[in-house]
Amino acid sequence: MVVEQRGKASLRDQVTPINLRKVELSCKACSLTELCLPRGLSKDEIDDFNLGVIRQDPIHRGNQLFRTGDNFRSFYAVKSGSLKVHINTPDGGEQIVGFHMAGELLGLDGLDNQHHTFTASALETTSLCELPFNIIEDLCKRYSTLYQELCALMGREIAEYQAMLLVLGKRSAEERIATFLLSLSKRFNKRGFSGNKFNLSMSRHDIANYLGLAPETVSRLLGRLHEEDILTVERRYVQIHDVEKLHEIGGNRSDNSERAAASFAG
Amino acid sequence: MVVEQRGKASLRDQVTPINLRKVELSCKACSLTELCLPRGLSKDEIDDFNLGVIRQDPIHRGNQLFRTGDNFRSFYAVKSGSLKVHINTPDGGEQIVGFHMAGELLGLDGLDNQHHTFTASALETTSLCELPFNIIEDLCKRYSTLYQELCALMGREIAEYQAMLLVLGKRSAEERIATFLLSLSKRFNKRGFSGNKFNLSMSRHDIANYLGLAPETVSRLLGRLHEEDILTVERRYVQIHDVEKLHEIGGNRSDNSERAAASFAG
DNA sequence: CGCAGACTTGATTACGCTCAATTTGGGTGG
DNA sequence: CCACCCAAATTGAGCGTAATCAAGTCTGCG
Repeated sequence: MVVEQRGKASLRDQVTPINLRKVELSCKACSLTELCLPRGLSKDEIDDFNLGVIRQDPIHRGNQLFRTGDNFRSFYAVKSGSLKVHINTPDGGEQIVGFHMAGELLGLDGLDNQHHTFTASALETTSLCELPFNIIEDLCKRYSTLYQELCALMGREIAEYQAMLLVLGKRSAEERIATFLLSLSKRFNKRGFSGNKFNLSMSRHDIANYLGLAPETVSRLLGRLHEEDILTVERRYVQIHDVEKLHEIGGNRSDNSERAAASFAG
Repeated sequence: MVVEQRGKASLRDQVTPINLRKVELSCKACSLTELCLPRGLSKDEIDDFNLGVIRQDPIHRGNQLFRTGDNFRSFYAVKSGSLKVHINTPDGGEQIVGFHMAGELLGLDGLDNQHHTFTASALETTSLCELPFNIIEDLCKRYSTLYQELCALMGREIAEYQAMLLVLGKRSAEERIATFLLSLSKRFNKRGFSGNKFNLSMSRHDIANYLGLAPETVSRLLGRLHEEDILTVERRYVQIHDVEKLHEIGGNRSDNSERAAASFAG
């Protein structure tokens, strides 16, 4: 068996107690307000929201924020860094169901039965805000904007998973890679970073796992995209040169089940 | 729950306006109360809830409940029958992202941006309750039980999609079919029907589309399971003989290091 | 009775996995 | 500073699963 997860990883995977020491930084001052949950609240309302937020010291690569089965207490907003969300199987394997970058919320998977379905592990040094659910719940009753925002957020999460279903169900390996890179690019863009040049915080192994491919395939296809001058990959550093072509490759090709050829008639 | 389908598909696929004539049936009298949104409400609260529900005449096979881009107004609870939720691509193709059976809610995909991401089409004659979102929203403020139920529902939907990601990302064709059948079986069971004998309301084509396979593969694998006496398939009628073995095939195999556990849905 | 659509079955092809051998780069210690 | 080690990534060869292409069968219905 393979299990290269072992080794150093087994040490990193240990849970470290989260340090709850407050860091001096208010929601109002946070650069991610526009992306985060309090989006749409008035200044006073944000102050109110702010009181409920627990700010944590950064967690380091491999540390776990919560694990499958943990009691669900809080959402978490990523301030910086990134995490992967996954299931660990008893035998040491894992299945990654998503990555969360700065400005993104996680922990919604606990809403179902008050326990987390998944495990969240930091891919790099990562800062988070903890948003206790009981507080969010209270605030929702007072501020319907917040309630709507939360609903929208869940709706968006659902829509994203459904989109991913599409990718995994119908797309070729090359299309998956392209779609994945475009998704990252878009997300980096959204929070003010370059969408054309960025570092992948996850390994090829993680990408492959997430996309339902073998790591070798990921490597090969990245190589091919590089050869075709669509992008440049140097280890974790990616530069996208031809977004258009990448879009074409990963893009919204009609599915193959209906053999209907795309009509030119508008 | 038999409802054989017949008629001409080309005619059936047309959209018919939904008839909103109220049918005399209260939530309290409904056999699905225990599965539906008002679950957990007191009798009086259910009465209150009941007032907001719009009951519709059944819709027929191929009719669409809502379409991609439609304004989001309501959730829908399936009273009987079933629907598929899918995206239509411009050229006539489609991607199915889920099936909804009696006792299940749909329409959550509209929460994101007040428009439906997906189209919902009846697979057979199907009765529904419409739950206008603004009314649900109001009720949520008054009855925190309902609010929690709604959150749990969304959480469950998210968890289900994530589970499906797993299936599509990592499972072989045979594992997908087995998992699919088991999921149906479980859902039939949950609402009091036999989980061992049931009719598929969807075509092989739909199953294939949903599972990311070719229709031929679905057919072949069902045939194989039949040969191996694990089940009997006669067109749409399925009898499962050996649930255990089916579980083995689709389920949590531990002999393969990277295979992840698929069904954890409680 | 014959047609249409859904389904099944068979033959062939190809995409991506597996196995295996290197290469690269980061980290560590001499 | 270099040698060494280990993990991550790349590259190559061969294979297997499921898609594709192509008949052929079954069923309901006009």
